[in-house]
Formats: sequence, structure tokens, C-alpha cells
Amino acid sequence: MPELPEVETVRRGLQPAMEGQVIARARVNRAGLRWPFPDRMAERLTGRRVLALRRRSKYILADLDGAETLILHLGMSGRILVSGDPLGRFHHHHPAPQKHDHVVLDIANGARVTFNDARRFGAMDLWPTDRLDTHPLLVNLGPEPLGNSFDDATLAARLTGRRTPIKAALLDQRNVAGLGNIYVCEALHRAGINPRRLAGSLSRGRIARLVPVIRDVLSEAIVAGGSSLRDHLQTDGELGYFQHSFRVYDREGAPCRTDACTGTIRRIVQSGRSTFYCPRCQR
DNA sequence: ATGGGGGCCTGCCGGC
DNA sequence: TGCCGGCAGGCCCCCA
Repeated sequence: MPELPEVETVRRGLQPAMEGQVIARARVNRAGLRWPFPDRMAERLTGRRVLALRRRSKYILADLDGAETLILHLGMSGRILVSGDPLGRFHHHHPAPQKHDHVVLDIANGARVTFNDARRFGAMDLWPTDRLDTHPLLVNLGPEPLGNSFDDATLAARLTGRRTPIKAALLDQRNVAGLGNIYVCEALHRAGINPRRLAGSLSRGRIARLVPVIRDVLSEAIVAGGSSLRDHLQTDGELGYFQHSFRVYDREGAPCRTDACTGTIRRIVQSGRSTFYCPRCQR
């Protein structure tokens, strides 16, 4: 499911329920997801106050008192739903447990945070906050595409000499952190770049065009609450709606949406994954 | 060294 | 209706 905009949408939805609040009780329904949960995770979460909710790439980071940070990844099918009344003013009830509810956090303010992940490609870990950047899942991440350190100079430095298709280079989280299959396809279309083009063959001008396009598509998707194709929901259970703004993703055979372009969107497979693009206006 | 493919899981959809 | 293959917003790991 989740690329940067979906994860950011979830983070923003969690904030009012969790930030500054105490985890009254944590329950864990299985030993792990993609990897085993850290030792005694439920006990280490119970009673902790959430000092801040941050995001790094596709990871949600919950800084806890006690100097540990909960690292959370949604994999392909992960959802986090918030139920109950975060203000604690009314009687309330929580929805019935669902299949694949793996971790449930009862917040002292009455909210309940439920992590559901059918495919179990998601992950959770606890790690010392002051050494977060040493975590194996975080240590090799490239710049945040919406942050100040992402610019055409740094992107160009990462792409020069690379003989991999630009599609694969943008999916490589070491080059830029947070893009996935949807937003790479969308960004390349907006930039007019053919996904098969070798990364090292991009002119500096085209790289300079790519940078703001990546920022734009991610920002627009965040505003829309992400893209809901199969799995992604916002924390209130609502769908995101950026899928209605797709120009290429999942639009095989449909007309290109570039102004004055008469092309038809094609689907190809690159390194085992679907790529959607317009052969006419992406060169 | 780096690029590509397999594998991890479950669910859903389309075709027969 | 049922069964089967293909496919899915990610990413680690192994192999050439």
C-alpha cells in the first residue's frame, strides 16, 4: 500500500490520538510480522508517553519517554485505524476486532490504535531514540524528497554513471527515500521522462525538472489523503482519493492526460513490477 | 560492485 | 459455482 503520502497521511491521523499521550496498554496478537517483534515489545510500550510522532521515508517513528522510539512500517497492506473518543468526553465503543489485527494500543485518553496487516510485510521495532539513524532499516535511506537536502545537485550525484533504468533508480530508497511504484510512475510522466531511460543518461536539465515534479506529486497526494487502490485507508477509515488524479498508474490503454498529447498509456514490466507510461510524451 | 529476480504473505479479480 | 493463475502502494537477500 503505502508510499510516502500514505504514510504521512497515517502519521497525521495518529497525531491527535497519540502525541503527548500515554499508552495505557499494548496488546500483541502474534510474535511478529515480517520479522519477530522486539523482545517484550508490549511491556516496553505499556505506560510510555508518546513525545512525538515523526516520519522518515515510509517509516512512522513514535518517540517515547524512556529514550526509545517505536519504528513502524506498513509494508504493502498495513493499515492503522484510530477508534474511540480521543477526548474521553463521551461513552464510546470500539469496532469489533478484525482478521489481521496484530497490535492494539489503548491510549489513556480513550482512543484505540489498531494495526492491521493482511500480508504481514509490515514491521515494528524499538530502538534507542538517540541512535535511530543507526537502525538497519534506516541507515541507508537517502534524502527526504520533501526536505531541504533533496535537490538536483544531490540527485544528479546519485544518478550519474548509473546504468539502471531511471524507474529503478527512483525506487531505490538510497537515492531518494519514500517513493514507490505509483509515485515514481507519476513523477516520470509529469517530467516527460521514459522510465526505461538509463539513470546516468539524464541531462542535468531533466534532473532539475524531476526534482520539483517529485515534490509536487507527493505534496498533492498528501493533501488528497494518499491513494486508495486496495488497502490504504486513513486512520478514520476513510479512503484517500489521489487515485482519481493518476495520470498513468493503473491506466493501461487509456488516453494520456498530458495537454495535447494523443498517446495511449502502456504497461510494461521492469524488475518484476508494473510500469505505466506514455510512450509518446515520455522520452 | 551493482543489477535483477525470488521470496515473503493474503486477498481479490478475471477467465475457464 | 469453483478452481487457478496473475497481480498487488515494499524490501531484504542471494546470485550472476
